[in-house]
Amino acid sequence: MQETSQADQVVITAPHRELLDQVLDKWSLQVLDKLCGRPSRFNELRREIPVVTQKSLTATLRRLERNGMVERVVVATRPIAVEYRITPLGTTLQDLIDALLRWSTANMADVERARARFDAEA
Amino acid sequence: MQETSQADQVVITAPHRELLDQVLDKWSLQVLDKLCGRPSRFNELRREIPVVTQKSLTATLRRLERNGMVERVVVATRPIAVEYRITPLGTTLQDLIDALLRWSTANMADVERARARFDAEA
DNA sequence: CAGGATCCATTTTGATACTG
DNA sequence: CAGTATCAAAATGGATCCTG
Repeated sequence: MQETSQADQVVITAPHRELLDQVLDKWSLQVLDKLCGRPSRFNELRREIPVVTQKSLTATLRRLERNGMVERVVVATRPIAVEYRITPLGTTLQDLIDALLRWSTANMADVERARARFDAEA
Repeated sequence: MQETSQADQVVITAPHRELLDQVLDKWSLQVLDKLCGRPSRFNELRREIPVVTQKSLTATLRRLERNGMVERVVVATRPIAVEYRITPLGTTLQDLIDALLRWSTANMADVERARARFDAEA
């Protein structure tokens, strides 16, 4: 086992920055988090993620689909049903998202103290 | 050793989403990545991060400072010198950022294939 | 149900100029 | 050097209406 916590000259180039931006933004994080649990329908996601508009949710799902993170499955019923599910590529992100949430949970108190201190100065 | 890859009912609440948004956005990721390596001056960061405007860099540094991720050290020379350095709280993010970069590096090829496929349909 | 199209308000960003 | 101030431009977000 080698140490992997040091950045072995990993650099944030434009393509990496762009990908992370498209996958870690406000809505994508929440959509991926939901879909890692189980597949969901469009309006189901809309109800569970407060409070995303249909426009933003559509845009987010399209971008995640384009990047290969989610799959759009159309069921030809009447009316139409569309299921969104995480892809194998998308699941590679799951541990990272969990790690981000754990980090946020573990450090939220410190962050709030820092904010209070900062706001008290001014 | 317990498994930690499953989300033990960790949920993205508004405060967590807000914090992650403020710390993982386009410019913050790059600033933190630089500062994890070594402290830097304002214009140094500006030169190394292509291509951030002075306005966006100022806003990013202020926000990171407010959240306790970076420290702003003013050296009273003439002209003034300001050094930004990562805080202990900020370093807790380092492994996560490294992990994000490694994920991006490892999966970029698959992502590009997915994009090509998506764009080819239309 | 799952969106597409449109219009408008609010944010965010960019470019420039200026300052202690 | 390390910013602040200002104005214009561009991206984003919300609200509403419409459709297969």
